[in-house]
Amino acid sequence: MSAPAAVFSVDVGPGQAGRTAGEVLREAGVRDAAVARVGGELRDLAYVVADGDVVEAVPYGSDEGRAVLRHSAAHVLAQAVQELFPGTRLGIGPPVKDGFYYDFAPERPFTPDDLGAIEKKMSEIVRQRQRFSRRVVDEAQARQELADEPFKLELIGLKGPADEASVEVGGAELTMYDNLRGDEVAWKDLCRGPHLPTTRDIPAFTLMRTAAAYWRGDQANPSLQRIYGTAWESKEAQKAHLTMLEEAEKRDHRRLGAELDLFSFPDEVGSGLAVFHPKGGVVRRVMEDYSRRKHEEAGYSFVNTPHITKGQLFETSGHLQWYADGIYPPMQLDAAAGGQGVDYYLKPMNCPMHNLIFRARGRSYRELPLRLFEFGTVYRYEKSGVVHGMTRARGFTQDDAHIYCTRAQMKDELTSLLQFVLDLLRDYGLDDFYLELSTKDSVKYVGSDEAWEEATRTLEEVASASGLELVPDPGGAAFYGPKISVQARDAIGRTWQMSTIQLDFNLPERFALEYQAADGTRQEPVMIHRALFGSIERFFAVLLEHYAGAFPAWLAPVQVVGIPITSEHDGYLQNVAARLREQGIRVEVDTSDDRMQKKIRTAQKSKVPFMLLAGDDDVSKEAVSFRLRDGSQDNGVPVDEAVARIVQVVRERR
RNA sequence: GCCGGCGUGGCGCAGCCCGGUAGCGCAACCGACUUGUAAUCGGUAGGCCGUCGGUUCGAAUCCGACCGCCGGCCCCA
Repeated sequence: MSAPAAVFSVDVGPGQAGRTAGEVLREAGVRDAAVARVGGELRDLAYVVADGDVVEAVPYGSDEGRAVLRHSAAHVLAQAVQELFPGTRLGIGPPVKDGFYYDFAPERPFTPDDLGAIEKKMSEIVRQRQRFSRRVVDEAQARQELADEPFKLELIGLKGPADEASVEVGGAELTMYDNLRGDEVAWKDLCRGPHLPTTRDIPAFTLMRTAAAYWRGDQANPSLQRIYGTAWESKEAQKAHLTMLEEAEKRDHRRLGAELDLFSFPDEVGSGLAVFHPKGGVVRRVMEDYSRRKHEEAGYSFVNTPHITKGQLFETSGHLQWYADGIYPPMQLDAAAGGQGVDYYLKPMNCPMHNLIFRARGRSYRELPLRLFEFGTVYRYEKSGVVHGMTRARGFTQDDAHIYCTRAQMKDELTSLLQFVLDLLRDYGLDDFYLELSTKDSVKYVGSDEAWEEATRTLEEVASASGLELVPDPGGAAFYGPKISVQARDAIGRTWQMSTIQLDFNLPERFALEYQAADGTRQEPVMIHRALFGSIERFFAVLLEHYAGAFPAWLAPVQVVGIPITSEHDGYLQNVAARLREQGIRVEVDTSDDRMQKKIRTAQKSKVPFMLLAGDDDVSKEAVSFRLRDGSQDNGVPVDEAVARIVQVVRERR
């Protein structure tokens, strides 16, 4: 993200000891330093250096520099809030990705209007050029100074490895930062630092939004009011960030879904439950068709399973014990006759059903690896506050497969699987990936250590062999096995978790899965869960945002729109359209009463890849004129050639 | 689930603070126009103001509950 020009480092020589890090850097000609690194530690520029120290500049635009300036901005925020709303208690205020926040316990929640007033007050504080001044205190002193700040007192008590408190009390000693307006202490906060020299040194900041957050992230704790802001090393950098956010908003799949008439979430159906309109339906079908074809080629067997099941199945799998919260409440059947009745559940996962297919008869080592694939629709009772368009729905369809293989086959299977996954994602237009390897939690796990070790090592080898960046996620595995997940970056640099490849040491045992080996013994198969899209809905949303609605021609709901110059040319274009339709192209001719210019605008807004225009000039030459989405034109193209050109682009999935 | 914001024709919004017969743009429909690369003109129709309840002579407007959406938090098997 950041690109510091160069790292300046200065050796402190005789005669320089006793000066500040800032002075040393300035004398060396360094201008861009938010803070300094001295002996490996980040320090205020006011830090007094010693003979032999090496002082390194930390530029504003570096990740560390940004974190410092954002943290300083958070202090200014807290100061502004306490000036405007005396009696507001402080939580914590760390820098985060792209900004900062500060948590408060105000006497009443903040309103959007408050945000403007707070921002104005912050600007005042910035203009006053208040100095951030560090001071070491002992615990008794800190407790006395913070007697009115119960949350801060709690942090002093923690002062250990508590992560979320690290910006306040992370160091070996307790420190306070005073904001000095001249000699007067305008405000102070318990803080590890470091900070910019003065409030005036914050180059650009703005407040974003308010939100609620639990104290120390725990639902059992009081709820605080959080204010989010962003701050950058320059006005330009901030502007670029805000522009990116606007762009993200424009390509929000919920917005594009409505604008392009792809899908909707009718209130009458329920929260988190999408319906696909004809245009969205086409895109979805094409996505599925291609995936099916690739799965066929890769040796998958296609299965189908019901949406509901008796509870017994999820007793066996364990889902009812562990994940009851995520399952829709049961429908009780057959209770009227006075019997106990039977509970039926909507399935939250497909794997138990697939296990039943595996177990339906004796299995031989000769049929392994057995790969069972299904576009399986599942329902999960997501909490009302987390439902989010198509990326977090309550009903969705997974491109789900379960692979049963021997331990000896595991490595080859995982290797080809990862390749399969990446190739397929690339076919849909995503090409910037990294992998995440989630490994065993130290306490929550089933299966033998030896099995975990072998599986983890295998996953790691397979992942490394792919040549992609591999990010470790220690302790991130589900209790039943380690996994690799594929993260993809989209067109505007956001990352999405796409595919997961997960080993399972739990279900084969719970379902007593076995196959007969060559030596006649019965063995437990290795089970691999894998989904490439994750869910079709979510993948749809990711692609929609990635392409900002302008799907490549092979996926576009309408691939070609014919635009007659006058209504006299309708018939001519209908004939051209018929020829395209014969080739399987999705084409429409706009024969509405609108003028040609308006039709172009309409087609442009619906992001159709090809517009074909025809007027007298084209008709006389047996030709059409192209207009593409980027506004470029290619006029007078013979109809035969135009058809061939479009067909080729679609066939090549461009 | 928690905190805050919001809910007005298909979509985007105004009206709400200061109760008194619901308005604009786009889309739709009808008509005229027949025009070479992002909005032709004119007309028509469409809303029990999310739902239920309360206050009031009278509620889109004030109050409450519920449903839904948005932003975060927690969660994401």
